[in-house]
Formats: sequence, structure tokens, C-alpha cells
Amino acid sequence: MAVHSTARAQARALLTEAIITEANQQLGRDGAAALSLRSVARAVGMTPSAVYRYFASRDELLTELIVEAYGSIGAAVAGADADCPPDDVGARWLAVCRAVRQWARDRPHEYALVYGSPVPGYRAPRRTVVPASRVPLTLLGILRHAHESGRLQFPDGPDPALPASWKAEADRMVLDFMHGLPSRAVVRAFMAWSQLFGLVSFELFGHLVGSVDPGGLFEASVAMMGAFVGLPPPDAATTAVAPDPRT
Amino acid sequence: MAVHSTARAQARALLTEAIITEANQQLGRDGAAALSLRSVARAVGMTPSAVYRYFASRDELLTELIVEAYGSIGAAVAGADADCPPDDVGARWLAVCRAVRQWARDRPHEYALVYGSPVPGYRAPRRTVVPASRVPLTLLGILRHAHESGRLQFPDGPDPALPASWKAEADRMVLDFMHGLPSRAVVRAFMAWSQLFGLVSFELFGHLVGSVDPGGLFEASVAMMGAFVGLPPPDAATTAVAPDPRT
DNA sequence: TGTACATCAGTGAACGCGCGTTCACTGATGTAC
DNA sequence: TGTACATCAGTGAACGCGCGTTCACTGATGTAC
Repeated sequence: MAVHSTARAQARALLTEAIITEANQQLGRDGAAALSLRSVARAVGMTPSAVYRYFASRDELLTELIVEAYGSIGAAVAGADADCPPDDVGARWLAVCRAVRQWARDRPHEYALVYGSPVPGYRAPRRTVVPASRVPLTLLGILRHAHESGRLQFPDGPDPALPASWKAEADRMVLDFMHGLPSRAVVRAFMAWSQLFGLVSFELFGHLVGSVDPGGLFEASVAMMGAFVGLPPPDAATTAVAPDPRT
Repeated sequence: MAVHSTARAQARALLTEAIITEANQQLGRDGAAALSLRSVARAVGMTPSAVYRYFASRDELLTELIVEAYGSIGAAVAGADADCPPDDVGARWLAVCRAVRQWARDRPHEYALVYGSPVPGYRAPRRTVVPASRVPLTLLGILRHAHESGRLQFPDGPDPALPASWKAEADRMVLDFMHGLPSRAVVRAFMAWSQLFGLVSFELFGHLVGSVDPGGLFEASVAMMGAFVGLPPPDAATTAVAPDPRT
């Protein structure tokens, strides 16, 4: 019907954006637990009840923020990956990992929202699943490209035997969307993925305070985990040391 | 003065315990954000104001719970370690890692309290630092024992060059309490430590749902990270497959 | 182009809730002589 | 052993707060004839 985007519809789109933006800012300032419909309404200049024209509940607003956060880190990661020469798989891996850490440090509350403790009383709906998978799929994509172009090789001997349960899962995944990536690479990718986020979480959540320089540990980790998943080091030009912002 | 522990003092100790216990139970049921002085007081059968005779504020009670949680996981880990033959370093590593996961699955809210997003508006006092370091120190202790008894060896080539900043830190640590453990082992231990908790966090916080069997991935990870830090596999007797409780 | 009606964004008051913390107090437990 | 005083656990009322959500309503924007 009204395909010409009525004034009302435009205003609605604008305000929906404004609410999300404001909610995101409050999230960035005070964290997810402190986020309230009322304070967002205040900031946007509405009555609290008016917000219900846009979101059915606080949880729905939260879901929006979660989807946004996943989208944001997914875009950051995809951008970093795309900036590298496609065949320089070592550089791509490095760039993606650095992008994750950079994003996390830039937006600690958004990071905590999606990678920290689940918000109490909130259950993530299915809409969040796909955006959440972008980072691991990017990592696997690099491995897949490396494998297809013959650049993937593991330095040491065979992996320990995998439990049958896992083996079946990995095989299914490999068939589903990994196009022949060896299952040992898939296992190692999951390990590197969890190591990456584990380390970033430790840094952001204060578990490294007083023991170690997070930036140095991060760079060392990324390099070694890259080798661990079978990737070659980055080509010379891109090996240059990272900006390495100190904590 | 009154060294014979007056009745009043006994009652006080008892009630202090009761409050912490009840707070811990509420934490286990509803998570840290839902924990309130008033509800704890209700459950213990006091007026809210009476709790202030025992804890100066809600934050102080929270600190107590954090210290308790660290103490609890520290004890679980130390116990698992102590149950192994001291020289079977592979088995000790495996046991400690499994103990971490088991503890986390048994007490998800306590895990989230200490390893998840920081509680908003709460700053951890110094008292929490020592209890928090027990798990990593246990892991490092195993490596140190392995090194001292000549059981530590890395399968592959030299590690990538470490940033100078990190190198200095690692050297200091090595001198401080690692008694000559090679710095590459220290770096790798930090990586294994963050991988361990990263994976457990992913499992508990729902990031593996629908993609992979957490138990299988965990067992594979622990085995491979054990090798990664230079440890031999467990002796035959203890290699037996884990209880492996499914999610 | 003009009128009659439907849609829907936003208001403002109210609901019932639980929270952390303070304060003046009662009354039991402990201590000193 | 008994009395006088000090300590301190616990009460109950109150403070001021912000929250999510509902509801009957006004008035502007859109639509159909």
C-alpha cells in the first residue's frame, strides 16, 4: 500500500533509531543492568509509556542491543579481514584477532553484554544466533581458504584421539559448511576462538591486573594460536608490530 | 581480654555464617544482580537493618561472596591436584582443568560472579586478589614441578619473539616465584589458562549451544593444551576417559 | 478538493513493587567493682 | 555473689528512590469516498 513512506512512518523509523542509539549510549556508560526504559525515555524526551509504541518490553529493547552489538563486532571483524590480501591468511588471522580485542576495548559494556555473564532473567531469542556466529565463521573461513589453497599445515604430530561424540559433530559441521576442512583444524579453531575471547575477557574483566601486560600477552597468543591452527605467519609486509595500546 | 569466646561472640559468628550461607544460596538461585540485603535478611529472619550489624553495606557482603567463591574453586582445584601422584604431571593438569569445569557447572552463578562481567558499580577490593590467583598458581605449580623434574618439553620449534614489554614481565615473574621456569612456558601457561576459562565461559554462557558438544571439545582442548604447555600425557592408569557429563 | 472516519503516537496519572540505608529505641548480654 | 554500668544485637518505622507496565485519554496524521 503506502510504499511512498509516509511522514508518520519516517518519524517512527527515526525515533526507533533514536531510542536504540540512546539505549546503546546508556549501555556504554553504565552497563546492561543499569539500563532502564524510563531513563531512555527521559533522554529521548518521551514519557516512559510512549516507548511502548516502539518496543513491547525492556527485554525486546535489550535484544535489539544484543543484535546490534553482534552486528558491530561482526562488521569490525569482517572489515579487518577484508583489508588484507585474501591469500595472506596469516595476516588475516592476525587482523581479525586484533579487531576483536580492539572492538572489546572500545566498547567494554557491549562486550560484557554479549560475552559476559548472561543478563539475569533474560533469555536470548533465536534472532541473536546468526549475528553471534559471524566471528567464529570468519575465523573458520580463513582456515578454509588456507586449506583450499594448500597453506594449512600443522607443525607437530597427530592430535589426541577425539571423543566419538565430538568426532560426529565435527564431521557434520565439516560436511555442512566447511567443505572438507580437516576435523583437527575445526577442533583447533574452536580452541583458538575460545582462547581469543578468554584472554580478552580476562583483560577486560580485570583478571590480568597486576600480573602481566595484556597487550604483549595478546600479541604472543595470537601469533602462537595462529601457528597452532595450522596457519603460516603473515607475509613480511604485514608482520609489522601492532599499534599495541597499553592498558 | 575475653579469650574464652563469649556467648555473644559465638552467636555473632554463627549468624555471620548464616547470612553468608543464605546470600550464597540466593546467589546460586538468582544470580548476583538479584541479590539484596533485604531478601537475605528476610530469609535469615532479621529486619533489614539488623544485617548492618554484620556487614557495613551490600558491597561488603558481595565481597565476602566473591572471596568465598574464589576460595571454593581454589579448594576444588587444589584437591583435584592433590589427589594425583605428584610426578604424574599430565594427570594433574588434566585433573585441575576438569575440576575447574566441574566447579563451574556445579555453581554457575558463582562462576559468573567471579569470571563473568564485573558487577556494575562494584570495585573489587584488594582482599580478592590472593584468592583469585590460586587457580593460575596451581597450574603454574604443576609446570614448575614438571620442569624441575625434567618432564617439561615442547614438541615444536621456538616461539615467536615476545614483545620486550612482556619479556620483562615474564622474567620478573620467573624470578619472583617460578624458580627458573622458562619464560616460554610461562607465556604458554597464560594462554592455556585463558583458553580453559574461555571455553568454560563459552559453555556456561551459551555460546556453544547448537554448534558443538561442550564435553567433547573440552576433553580434546585440555589434552592438546596440556601438550601445548610442554607436559607429557597422563600416565596410563589415569588416562581413563572422564565422567564427561553431557550438557 | 473536501469531508468523515480510522489509525496511532504520545500524555499523564497511577499501580505496586523492592531496594539500600538511617535512626531512635528496647532489652538482653557482658564487665568491673 | 550482687549491683551498676557499658556494650551491642535487633526492632520498627521511615527516608527517598527508580523501576516496568497499564490504562483511559487527546490530538495529530493518514485514508477512502
